[in-house]
Amino acid sequence: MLEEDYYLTNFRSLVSFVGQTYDGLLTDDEKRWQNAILGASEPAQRLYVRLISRKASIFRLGKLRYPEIRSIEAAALELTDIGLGTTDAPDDIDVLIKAHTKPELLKLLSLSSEQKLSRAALDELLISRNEAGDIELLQQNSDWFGLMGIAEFIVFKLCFFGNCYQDLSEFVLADLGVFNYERYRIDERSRVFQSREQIDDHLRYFECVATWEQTDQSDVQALLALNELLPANKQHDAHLTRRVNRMHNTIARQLERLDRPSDALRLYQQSDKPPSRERQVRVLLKLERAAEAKQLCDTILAEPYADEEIQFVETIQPKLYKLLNLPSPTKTRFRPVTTKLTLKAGNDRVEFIARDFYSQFGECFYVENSLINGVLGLFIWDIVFAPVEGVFYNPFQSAPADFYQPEFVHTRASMLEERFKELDDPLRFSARVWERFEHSRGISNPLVSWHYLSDELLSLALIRIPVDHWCVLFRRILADLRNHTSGLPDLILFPKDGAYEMLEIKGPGDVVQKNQRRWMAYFAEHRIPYRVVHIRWANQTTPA
DNA sequence: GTTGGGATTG
DNA sequence: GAATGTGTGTCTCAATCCCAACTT
DNA sequence: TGACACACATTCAA
Ligand SMILES: [Mn+2]
Repeated sequence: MLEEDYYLTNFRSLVSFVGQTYDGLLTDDEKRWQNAILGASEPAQRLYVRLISRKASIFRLGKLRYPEIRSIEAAALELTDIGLGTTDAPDDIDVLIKAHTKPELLKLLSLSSEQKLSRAALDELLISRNEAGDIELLQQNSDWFGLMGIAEFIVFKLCFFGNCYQDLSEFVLADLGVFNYERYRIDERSRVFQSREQIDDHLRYFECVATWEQTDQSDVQALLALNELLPANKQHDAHLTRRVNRMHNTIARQLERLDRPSDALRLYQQSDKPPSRERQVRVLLKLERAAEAKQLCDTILAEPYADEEIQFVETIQPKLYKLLNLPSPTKTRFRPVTTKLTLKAGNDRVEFIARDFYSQFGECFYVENSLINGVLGLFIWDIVFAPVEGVFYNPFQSAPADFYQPEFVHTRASMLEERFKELDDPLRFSARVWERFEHSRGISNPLVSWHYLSDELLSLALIRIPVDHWCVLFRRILADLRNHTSGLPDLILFPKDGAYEMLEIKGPGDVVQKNQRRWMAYFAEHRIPYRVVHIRWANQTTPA
């Protein structure tokens, strides 16, 4: 159970923290906003926090029900006085419509023949007929309250969380014990943002996301214009760079679909996030600029940003060399070990049916990425949450800020090196994993999905998988945390007579994915037992 | 009435 | 049968309320 | 609120 004023306490704590920590980076508007809301009476603050946590921003006062606020009208008036709201009725027909229910609209606007229209069709009709009378009737039907200062609060949230998807509910869920975050040390001086420019670039990016969602996906000029709006100076901020580059790639991909290869190529060149260079090669081939495509492929091989890029070059090379009339380098394509299996169809998904089948040979678990990632997470838990400077800003992080950056491993290299020595001793390794499993159960960790880890699974895995296998598996994951934490096989089987085997189940029509293939090549290289199992359904008429 | 998808709440 | 592109469901925190749409 | 894995359609070359 929470305190009665939990939401007010959380809001004040977030705002005060940001006000202190970011004193030099806030605009005058933002400081005014902070002073206004923190200086307001308690009922006014309550109403403001209640409403700013909701999805809408304009409300009909009569529909609000907050028993703990004695007079909602008085609170609304106070907020209006201090510039945090308005009691003016909205002019936007769309807002007016959405604030009413369908029966209300039919009654207020005296519509009867429209009753059989769907809600969406009714909205459409009212917007398109654009009658001043409609607007007036809806405006006069209620007392209104429009929230102001939303943009300022967004900045405060952004500074506190470092992102746009966490909000005040984090406080509640953490207090309720729904979310469990590790109690890492937060460096009081460390801030998400170092400069105002950095904050503004982030805000600009989020505006671009909003614009993107409203942009006509066939409007070439609009897409190009949007691309120009994206922040350009982003070297200082790896998270923003990733997001912006992803957006460059997305827009460029859309330009490809609109048959604008040259434009797409230019946009891809602004990004180095895969699959930017892959797309560039494909576009160059489409433009019949094979020589340049070859050059880019060579660049990729000389300095790949991810395994995915190497794999792409290997698949495209035959076509490329043929176009250029070069002697094709003979590549033997990796073939994963594959078997076929016929099973009786059931209602469950194919992975579960296969798991149940293999259970006759021993213990079989549906684990996908969670087992290997999870054991690594348990093994290096304290290193992940080690107090490295500037990576923990607030109590609601499941990972340090640099977790998916290549520097993560470098920054903690000596700790990891030391920890990996424990893999020389299976008992030492196993003890550390078990200890963390018991000690930190339920706490958020970027590598650990607690839901999939059981005592039975863990004990079999730690007994059956030898330490040198764990070691090579871990090393590949750590080589690229963003890309190598996925693609592991569906099932793991621990046969009755010992050892283990990873099984990738493929239903009819499913094929091995690229990242799965890369893991399998690595398995083969390191003699780690795995198999692809293609399932066919036993002979029976399949319903149409 | 019932159902199902949201938004809201703690 | 590859290779490629694109669409979909699944995680969801859980209980409750509101609203739209469907069933008798 | 994405990231993943899978499903399904289309195209192309052997
Ligand atoms: Mn599978």
